[in-house]
Amino acid sequence: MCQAAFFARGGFGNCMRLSKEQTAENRTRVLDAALGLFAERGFSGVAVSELMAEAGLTHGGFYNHFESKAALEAEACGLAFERAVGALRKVAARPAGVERRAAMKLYVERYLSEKARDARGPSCPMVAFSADVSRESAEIQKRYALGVAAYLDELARAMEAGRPQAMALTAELVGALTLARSVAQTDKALSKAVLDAARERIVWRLAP
Amino acid sequence: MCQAAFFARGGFGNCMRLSKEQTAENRTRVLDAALGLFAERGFSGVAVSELMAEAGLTHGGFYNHFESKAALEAEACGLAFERAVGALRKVAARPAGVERRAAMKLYVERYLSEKARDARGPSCPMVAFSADVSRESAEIQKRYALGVAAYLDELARAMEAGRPQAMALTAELVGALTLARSVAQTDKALSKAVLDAARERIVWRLAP
DNA sequence: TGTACATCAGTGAACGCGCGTTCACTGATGTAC
DNA sequence: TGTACATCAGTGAACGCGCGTTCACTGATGTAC
Repeated sequence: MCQAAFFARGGFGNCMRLSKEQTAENRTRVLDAALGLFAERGFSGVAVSELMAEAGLTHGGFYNHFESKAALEAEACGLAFERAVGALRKVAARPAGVERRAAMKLYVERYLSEKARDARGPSCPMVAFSADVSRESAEIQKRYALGVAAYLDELARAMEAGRPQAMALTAELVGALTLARSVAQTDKALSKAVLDAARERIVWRLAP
Repeated sequence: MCQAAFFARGGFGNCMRLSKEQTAENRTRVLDAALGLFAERGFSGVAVSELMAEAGLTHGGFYNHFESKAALEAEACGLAFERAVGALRKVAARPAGVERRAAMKLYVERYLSEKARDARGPSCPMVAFSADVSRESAEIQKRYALGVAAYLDELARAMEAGRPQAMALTAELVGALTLARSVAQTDKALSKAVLDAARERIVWRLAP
């Protein structure tokens, strides 16, 4: 934390009025902290002061960067989907010589891995936000719904299939990861079994 | 609300020391309110005072019935799973003459219906609690995990299939309903499309 | 280029609010005689 | 069966805490001359 604070201040101890680059970097740092913490514990489970501390700052300065906590939530939600769609785009635009099925298989195996389940940083925005989003502002709900639509479109492209297929696959992925996470701390074996069962079925269906 | 209060007091206006039956009924009333409200907005989204008001009481009396809000959460979680498993048991023990596939089809169609998505009362405990549960006490997590295991066992029985198949189906159901709910307020068409896509795939697979 | 001053990101105390929980009080019920 | 008293579910004010947000203040940066 001391180290984070050191870098947040540009490595120059207790000074004020940071340079523009330093300010921009601090903003990014807060947004990154938000992505990770929101994914871990949901919007309402993370306090502004905690976010700022994670970024090496104190809570008061938050409102120099964002209008409100809700505004940060909307921005973090949008960014999370951008990253998720970006990952899918790589699957759709696989290098020549890589089979579509092989690329999809890799994506699914990563998505439903124990590593992804236990990762503490940002993860699938649908798994992270689907439960919270219906209690949030219309602004956030709109960003979320647009994100889901973009994700489904890109997944359909990656699958070279229709939107219904993409929706059904997304439901399986999201449901399996959500379930696996929800029991992970209590029943690791059950959690792994859920991941395995979903992965097996999906991968089996991908086979020619 | 006035009416609810009237019944909560046994219909005798402002009197104290209710009969044992009246007390027991009030406890049940609070628990029922909890099931509905928790399913709608999650554990942390419902205040004790709101619960009690829904049951026609004031917040102070809450602790005559439950040790804490967490204790109520645990009990509500257990009860929700009991009901969900009970519904499944009816599918497994279908009357003679009803095909297994027909019974399962009906269950899936109800689970993934717009009506179930929009219902304001209690619904599938996995959809309701999966996101919240990992932030709750170990006690609640344990109840939840036991509930999931019981649900999977009963679903496997209803399907006349193995646990992996039950897990994969549960992931699809939970994922589809969760996704459909999360975009329902913003993009009704997308929400319905997700339900339809998942239902179609599952029902198609059930066909002989 | 050098000087004088306004700017503004960050600090940390403080405010207001809602929530979980406690508590003194009430008075009909249930019990002891 | 009748009487006296303890019990205890419900009430609503109050407490403590955490959280989102505001604010006076700081002082190096960036700008105007």
